[in-house]
Amino acid sequence: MPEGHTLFRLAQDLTADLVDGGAVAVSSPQGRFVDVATIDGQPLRRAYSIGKHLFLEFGRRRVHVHLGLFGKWKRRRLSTAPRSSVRLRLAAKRIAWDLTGPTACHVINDEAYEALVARLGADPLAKRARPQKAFARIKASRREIGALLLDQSILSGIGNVYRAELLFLLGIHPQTPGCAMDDPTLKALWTLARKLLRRGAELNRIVTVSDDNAARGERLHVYGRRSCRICSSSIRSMSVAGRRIAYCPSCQPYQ
DNA sequence: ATGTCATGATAAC
DNA sequence: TTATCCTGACATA
Repeated sequence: MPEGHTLFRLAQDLTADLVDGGAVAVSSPQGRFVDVATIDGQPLRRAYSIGKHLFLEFGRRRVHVHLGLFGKWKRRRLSTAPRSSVRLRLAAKRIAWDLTGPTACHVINDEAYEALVARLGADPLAKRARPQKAFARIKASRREIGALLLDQSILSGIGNVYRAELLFLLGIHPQTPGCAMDDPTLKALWTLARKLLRRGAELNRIVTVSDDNAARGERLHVYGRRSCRICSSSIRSMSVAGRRIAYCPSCQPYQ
């Protein structure tokens, strides 16, 4: 689940349920969120995401959550007892949000927060994101575009599914070096990333096919597929930056 | 009951 | 590059 769209949507949903809703009851059934006492009973002032990071502001404290690969938030009725793996439960009124399996969940101080944000690249979901620096870094790099897209210090929020879908839709081979990308291509990449992640946040899932095809239950072009929906070639996969990426050898020729 | 895999990131080699 | 952390769903036995 968790690429940038997931965190953006989560921030919206947590805001709707908990911000301006008075005191939030904070607990850690699992016991591994150690800062319960400093947060419990305070109102949630703001919830927002940057890339794949989620930030929750309680008073002057800020909680940093990163879901990693397995992390999940689930919205429950307050009457539902949390399972023992719940790292963090936020509850107000009749609603509880349960967090399990995060890579990070802790109070973060201003200094660490600033350092973290400083090493995140432009987020396609941010209102006034300026991708110029990302473009410059991509153009200056000989690394593969498939690796650059996963580098959160260049662009933040794109994960393994979006990188595969973006490269497919733009007809770019995953191993194309960043320095081979021209400005129109990078602009198209950014525009498409914004569009797809925005749609992902709206639908709360990644959908890259047309509305018509989505209505038939389809969602993706290459990720997890066996044959290309455009040319029916066999989809291939390779490892780029340590993760598998699917691509169509015919729609995404090298060079 | 056990094994496998996953939309992530980092530390260590 | 590999190892490691984080969990749960699903397949296989």
